[in-house]
Amino acid sequence: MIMVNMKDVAKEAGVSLGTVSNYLNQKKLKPETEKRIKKAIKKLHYVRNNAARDLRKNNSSYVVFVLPTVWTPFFSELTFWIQKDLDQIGYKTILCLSENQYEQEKGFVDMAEEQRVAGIISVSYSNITSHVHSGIPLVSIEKEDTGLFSLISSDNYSGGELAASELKKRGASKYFFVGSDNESLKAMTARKSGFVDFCNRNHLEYLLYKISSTSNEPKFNDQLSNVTKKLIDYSKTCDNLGVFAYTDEVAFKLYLKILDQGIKVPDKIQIIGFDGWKLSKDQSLDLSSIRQPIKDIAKNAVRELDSQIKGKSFDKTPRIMLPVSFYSGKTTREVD
Amino acid sequence: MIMVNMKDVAKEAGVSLGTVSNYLNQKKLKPETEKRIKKAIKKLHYVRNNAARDLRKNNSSYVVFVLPTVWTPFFSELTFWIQKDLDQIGYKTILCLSENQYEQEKGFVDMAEEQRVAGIISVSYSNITSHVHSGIPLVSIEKEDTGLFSLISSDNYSGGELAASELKKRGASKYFFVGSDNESLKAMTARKSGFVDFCNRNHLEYLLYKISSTSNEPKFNDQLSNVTKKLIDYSKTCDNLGVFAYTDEVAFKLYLKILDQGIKVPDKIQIIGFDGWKLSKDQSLDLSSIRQPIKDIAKNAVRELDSQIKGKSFDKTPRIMLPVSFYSGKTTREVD
DNA sequence: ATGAAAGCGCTAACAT
DNA sequence: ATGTTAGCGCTTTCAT
Repeated sequence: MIMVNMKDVAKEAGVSLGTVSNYLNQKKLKPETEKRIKKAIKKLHYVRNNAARDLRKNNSSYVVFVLPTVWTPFFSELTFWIQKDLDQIGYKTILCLSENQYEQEKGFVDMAEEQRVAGIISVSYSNITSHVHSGIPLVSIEKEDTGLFSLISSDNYSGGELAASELKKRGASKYFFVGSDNESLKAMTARKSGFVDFCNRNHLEYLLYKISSTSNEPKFNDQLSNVTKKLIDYSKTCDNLGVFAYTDEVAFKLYLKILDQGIKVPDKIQIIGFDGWKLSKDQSLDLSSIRQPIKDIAKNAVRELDSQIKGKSFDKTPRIMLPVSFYSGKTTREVD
Repeated sequence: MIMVNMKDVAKEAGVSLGTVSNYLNQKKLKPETEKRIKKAIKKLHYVRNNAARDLRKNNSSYVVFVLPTVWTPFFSELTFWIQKDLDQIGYKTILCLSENQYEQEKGFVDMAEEQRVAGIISVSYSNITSHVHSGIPLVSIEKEDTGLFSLISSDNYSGGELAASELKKRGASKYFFVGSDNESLKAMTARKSGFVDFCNRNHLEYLLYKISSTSNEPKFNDQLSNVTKKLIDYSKTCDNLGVFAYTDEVAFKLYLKILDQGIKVPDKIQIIGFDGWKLSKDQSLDLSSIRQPIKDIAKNAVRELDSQIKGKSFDKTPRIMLPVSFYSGKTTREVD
């Protein structure tokens, strides 16, 4: 497959190489020559080689986006917006799925450096980012705060408070937190803390149910069945339980299990999840949930990266924390 | 940000540029020089510029992946596997989300040509692919068959048959198809035809319920409520209805609506969807469904593209149709 | 085994 | 307004 280049076009149009370049870069030239070049380009089906162009100009319009997976409602929405926002300002998205493997993440970062990409956006729970030596602009999303890079996250702590508060508004008589005991994820711990602190401040009775991480399915499933059983027991003696699950995944599974036992939701038990999962752009799960501002997270990450690339970022390592909101679905009651 | 290049390394190591190149390309050289180069690289933090390398070698390791969105269980799973499979054999995935906009798709294809990418994988319902002149290798997934490019799809017709057959196995007494009346999507029509043909062949009584496309949410929702009402009416006079929804999205919504009305699933009504949606790698929706072999679709698309790139594809425009399978979730009964 | 030099397709500075 | 040329960072042929 032989590729036609600027030289071919120049020859065909009977002008010099530089003139063709000027034409392609919107420089003013004599209408006559312009016409000839245009014709030559069409005749030869010339397409400019951007790889060569970028090399010469020493820039790149690629951005590497590293995240654990895209196969989850949260990550697929995030990826959707990141791609949209990057595309809007002329960047191409290189999708890199790490499955939380350090070696993979490292591989992607190395690749980013070899390709001389314009920047990196990363959602990582290891601190792979410290592996970047080359000074490539980097923005981190919802990661542990190392203080070394820009960081965009949502306000998990307030989300926990908000969940408790919304349950209180709806007259919950007893409060339950269901979440993992994995202390390594600060974001998850913050959700719990917010919930617990609100309960304490307002003298609300609460219980904490620990479950293991969702990836270990059989164990997770057993524990969830257990929690369901306990909740149903409680629901016999006291009406209107308020449950806060630390992710929508847990909330959703819990919801189905409770329904399965013939218990009415939200009549007997109200459930609030965390994330605001939507199956697609216009299809929500109808679960009541603390919604993360995913669209805003993406917008901020991209804007921040772009300023770094353009070198117009005043603060090199800003921390941006975005507010969450309550989505009222059908697993909570109407508020009076 | 000044970048160190091979010349710098050569100078530092006291060897020539070409020798450094040889070293980086695993050519054999004197252990002594090798050591010096290694040291220089480490000292200067040299990272090879792959963009330049690709230019010189006139190749590229980028693959453009064009699809409507990633924000849907089906597409997010597909994207997951495509990225994995491409990565495995050394390609980088450029993610391009078109939202079914022709202009967007065209833009991405133009970009692909300008960047001189190695190939394109596309899920498109327009025939944008005819826009590719440059001879870039292209593989199409689940698209209308133009006969011009490689095509990977799953066997929608057999899926329709399979749905009816599984309902029959489970003793359904009356059969219902719920799906869009959009005739432009061949894949969707095939699902219906398979279902209908099986019913006819086996003298099963069936009804077709048409609903509008899911993106028009209010209308879609009304129509679905309507269907639900009719189904529930039927369920009063006859037990064990068998419903085949042409996508999991519809099946799922229907399921929740029916549950909401206090009707037991699968006791009174059995539901089978299409797609085999999973919320994440290890989290299914537990909906009975005709599962598309998404992982295989990805594997085949990538393998096919790779052979085209490497020029070892015998058949330039193969059609590969992959078999679907039945996933038994909790919206159908146990089979006796 | 290593060095010197040409050239991938382009841009940009300089010359005309 | 257009042509000429150097060079982005690399690979590769051809000498040595």
